[in-house]
Amino acid sequence: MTKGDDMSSILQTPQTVTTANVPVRTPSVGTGGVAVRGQWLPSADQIADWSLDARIVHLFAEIGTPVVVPRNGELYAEDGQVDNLYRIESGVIRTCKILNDGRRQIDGFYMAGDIVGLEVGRRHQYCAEAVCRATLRAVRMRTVHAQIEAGGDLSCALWEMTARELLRSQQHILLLGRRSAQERVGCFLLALASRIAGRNVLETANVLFDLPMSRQDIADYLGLTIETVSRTFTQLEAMGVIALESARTVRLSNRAALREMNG
Amino acid sequence: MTKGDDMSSILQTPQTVTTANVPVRTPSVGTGGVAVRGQWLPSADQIADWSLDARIVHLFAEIGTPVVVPRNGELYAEDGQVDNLYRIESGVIRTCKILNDGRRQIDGFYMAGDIVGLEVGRRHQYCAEAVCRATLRAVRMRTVHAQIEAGGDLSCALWEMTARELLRSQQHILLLGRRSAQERVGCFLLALASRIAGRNVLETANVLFDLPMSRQDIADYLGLTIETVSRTFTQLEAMGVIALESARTVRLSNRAALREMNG
DNA sequence: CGTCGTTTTGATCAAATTCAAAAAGTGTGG
DNA sequence: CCACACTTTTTGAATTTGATCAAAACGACG
Repeated sequence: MTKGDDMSSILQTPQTVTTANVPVRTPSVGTGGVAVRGQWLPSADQIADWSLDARIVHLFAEIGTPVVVPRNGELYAEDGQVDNLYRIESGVIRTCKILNDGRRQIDGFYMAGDIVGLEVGRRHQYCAEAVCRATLRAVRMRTVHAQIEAGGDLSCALWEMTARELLRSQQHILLLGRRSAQERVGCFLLALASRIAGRNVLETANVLFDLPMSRQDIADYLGLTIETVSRTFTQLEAMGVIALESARTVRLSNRAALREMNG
Repeated sequence: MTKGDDMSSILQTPQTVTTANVPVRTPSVGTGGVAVRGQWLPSADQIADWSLDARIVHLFAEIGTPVVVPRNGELYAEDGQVDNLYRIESGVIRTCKILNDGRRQIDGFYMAGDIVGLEVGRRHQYCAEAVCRATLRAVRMRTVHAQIEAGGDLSCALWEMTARELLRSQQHILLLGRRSAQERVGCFLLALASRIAGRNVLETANVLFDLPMSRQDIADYLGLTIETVSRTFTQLEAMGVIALESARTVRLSNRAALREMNG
């Protein structure tokens, strides 16, 4: 692993509030429970600014209004007015663009603790939908902007969030531009596992986790077709790299092989 | 054109200093001449903050130290320390990632007036090289950070720059994930033309412009091979969409067709 | 148990890659 | 100015990867 690695940024890293890995989040997807501290340590390479994170988390907890989006429901539309910033409490959100002939490209999947809807322009550049029923908290953008004006260097935190999104996008570009179907699926599974199961799990025993999204969603994220994704799962299973307990339940049996795919 | 359009953001828009189209830049690539005002109007959809732009341009003009990078020379390496922010005065810079087996993905091309090297983390996530001899001005990141601390809401400008990069990346993801070779090349040419010749030219007569980069660079940007890029140029020429005065000189003969490719 | 949506598998097809070589450009030195 | 070496671009033929079309298997749910 020398170049082009850092799988973790392909999907959301454990937290997206700033470049520091934020220690406040719900324990697992779907519980919507109380935030738990200290699950990840900020890497030395990242700017740690806990007070800002705490402030953002606090902002949503205090003045955020609850929003519930049903499975496949739309949080906001492409070209829609940017008026809220959301923090996910449970469930999974996908952001995507759709070409006028129906081709769809999923930009990213967002999970509990992640912030979605952050954009600088006035209109959303992509739409956001729920992969599965999601609960969120919304804060008006004008409130956020007011906070910025009020001097607290919240803008710095927003910048870092945007920068993190940019890193993720750049990894995605490399994946889509230069990786084979097998590598794409491998990278995706490894990144998703570290997001769902926690980074620490990657060093321990075989990880077992559920895929919250359909094969179609995975295909549209990886720039493949649903059939190719399905076949690739089968191939990886035949190679002994993964084991499919069910279509939506994956065990990573050979993480070394997966990490190798990262090139 | 309803969704997934805005070709212009695939490559650099005329200016990347903020979301506003900045009116200060050199007249054309390679001259390194004096900046000219008022070439583009900021679109209504973008946040115009001229004073910030002006401040950034001024910063580079006043305290920036000149840097010259020869053709194919490296401005900075992937994983290299982030210590400077650069503004291009002439020439073209590419940013790219390289997989350990040599596969390369170009993230973007940057031209006169663009800012390169902006990253939030401590280490560069990609390398930057000169497509052709480039002259730049460098400002130390610590100076930039000092400016931020000093209260001027420069961080807001940096945020907007990062956000603009993010938009570009998202367009690139759609291109790599869901577009055919022909569409990729078409989108690329249209975007490059509007970047080089100016947005206004897109509404007027047939645009004629030079490609500063090789077929290999284009291939690595579009996630294709050099042969496919070459064949696609030939196809587009046969279709009457473009005309190749020489390998590096392109005329867009049918911009409607190109714009249609944008879906 | 039957229906509906999702996933898998099979057969065929097409787009893009690979390997190979020719053609066109560029620059250098005689 | 031409000859030569070298790089870039184009073209051709064969191959491969992933897409498409079609249908079967599977799972959830009323």
